[in-house]
Amino acid sequence: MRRSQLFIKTRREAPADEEARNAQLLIRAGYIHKEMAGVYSYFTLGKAVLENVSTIIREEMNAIGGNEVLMSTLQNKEIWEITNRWDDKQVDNWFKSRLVSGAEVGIGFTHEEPLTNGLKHFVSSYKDLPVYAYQIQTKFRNELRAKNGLLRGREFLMKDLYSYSRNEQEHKEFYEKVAAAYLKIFKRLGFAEDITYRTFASGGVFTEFSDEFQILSHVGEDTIFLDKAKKLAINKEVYADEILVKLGLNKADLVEEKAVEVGNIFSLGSKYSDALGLVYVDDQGRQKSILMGCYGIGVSRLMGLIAEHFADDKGLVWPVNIAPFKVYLASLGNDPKVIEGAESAYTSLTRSGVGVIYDDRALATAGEKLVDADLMGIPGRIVISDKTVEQGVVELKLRTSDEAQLIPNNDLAGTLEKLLQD
RNA sequence: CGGGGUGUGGCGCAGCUCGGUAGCGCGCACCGUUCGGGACGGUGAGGUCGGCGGUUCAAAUCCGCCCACCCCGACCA
Repeated sequence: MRRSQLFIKTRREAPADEEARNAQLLIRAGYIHKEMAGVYSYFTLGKAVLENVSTIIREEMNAIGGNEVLMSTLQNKEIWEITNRWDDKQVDNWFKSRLVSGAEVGIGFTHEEPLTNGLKHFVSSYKDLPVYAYQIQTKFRNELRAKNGLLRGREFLMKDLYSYSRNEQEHKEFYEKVAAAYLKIFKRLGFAEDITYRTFASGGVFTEFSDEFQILSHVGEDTIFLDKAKKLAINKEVYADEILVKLGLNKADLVEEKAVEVGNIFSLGSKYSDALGLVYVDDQGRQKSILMGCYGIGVSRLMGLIAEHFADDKGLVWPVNIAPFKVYLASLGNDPKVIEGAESAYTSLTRSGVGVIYDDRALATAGEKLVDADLMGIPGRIVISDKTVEQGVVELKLRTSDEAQLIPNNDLAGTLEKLLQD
C-alpha cells in the first residue's frame, strides 16, 4: 500500500485521555481511534493487525476440528430467560435495547444460549456429536469501568469456542486439545513460552477449577502465583493452603506476578444444554445429556498486550507475523532516480507477495518517514536514497536492530524474507 | 458505585487564585529555502473556552446542577 493513500496521520504527542501505553502508541501511530471509554475503532493498520491475530487463532481452531460460525449480536430474550441469564440481577453487564414494538433485545456478551438453541436443529443422535463451533466476533459487556486501553473495553473482539461432547472423557480430551492449541497460539503470537502460564482459577458452578491462560506483564490486572519449574500457576482469587495441597503445589516454589488473562477455558457440564433441551440419543436408544465447554480468547486484548509488550521508546514493535506490513519502504528526497528506484522496489516486493507500505509522500522529510517507520513498528525498513541508488543497493534495517545493511537490488524479496525469519 | 483529577481550534497545553470581549506549540493552507532521524523563515485560516442555569455593567475566570474522560478502589460468570 502507498502511504499517500493511507488516510491516517501519525501524531507526535500522546492523547491526554489515555494513560495506557498500548492505547497511547496505537493512537499515535494511527492504528485505532477512541470513540468513548472502552470503545475503540480500528483503522487500516489496526484492522490488519486484528486480522493477523485472528488468522493465527483461526488456523489453530480449525486444526482441532472447529467450525467457524458468526452468531448474531442481537439476542432473543426468551432463550436467555430459560437459562436464567436475562435478569440483570443474574448478569449485571448486559447491554439491552428495545425493538420499535417495545420488545426487549439483548446485545450479546457471550453465546452459549443461542448456539445451543440453534444446534437443536442438527443434533439429535450420538452420530451428530461431538460438535465444536467457534467464532471471532465483537462482544459487548457493560463493564463498571473500562481501563487499560485495549485490555478492558466495553466492546471488544473475542474468539469464543463451544464444545458439545457425548461424555466426560470426550469432553476432557477436547478440553486438553484446546489448552494445547491455546499455548501454540500464544507462542505463534510472539510470546515467549516462559511468560505464558496455564493458571488455575475459579471454576464456577460446574467444576472446581477453570483454566486461565495468563501472560506475565506489569500491566496485568490479575495476580497469579506461579511455579516456574512445573509451568503451572494459580490465580490469587483461589489461592489458599488447602488448594495448593490439592494441586500439588509447594508454597515455597511459588512466585507472585502480575499477568494479563488472554484466554480462559471452562467446563460447563450440561447446564445450558439440558435447560435448552439439547440432548442426544445414544446407540442404545437412551436419551443423554450433552456436556459443554466454552473457550475464550480476547483478540483485541491480545493486540493491546502485544503492542504493550514489545514496544520500545521509539514506538510499536510488531512481531513479523502480526505486523500490518512486513516492510516499510521509504524513498528519501525527490531525486527522480530515487523515486524510480523506490517505485521499482515497491513493484517487485508487491509482486513477490511481500506486504509493503511504501512511503511515497513527496512532501514528507526523511526524518518524518524514518520516525513513522519506527512508530508504526513495521518489522523491516528499506530506504532508497541517492547513496543507495548510486551503489545499486537498498538499505535494510530491522525494527529490532540498530544496524542497517546494504543488500543488492536483485532478489530483494528473497533476502528480506530470509532476514525477517530470524 | 465510592474517592481523587481533568475538560479552552484537529492534537498537546497556558490563561482561571486577583472577572474586562482568548494565547502558545504541533498540525493545516500559501510562498521561499531545505531534504538520512518528526527542517527553517514568512504569511494565513481555524475556537468563543464540555452543557445548562445563575450572579454581575461585564464570566474561560465566581456559584449551582448535569455530562464526558482519566486514575485508585469495588467489580470483572
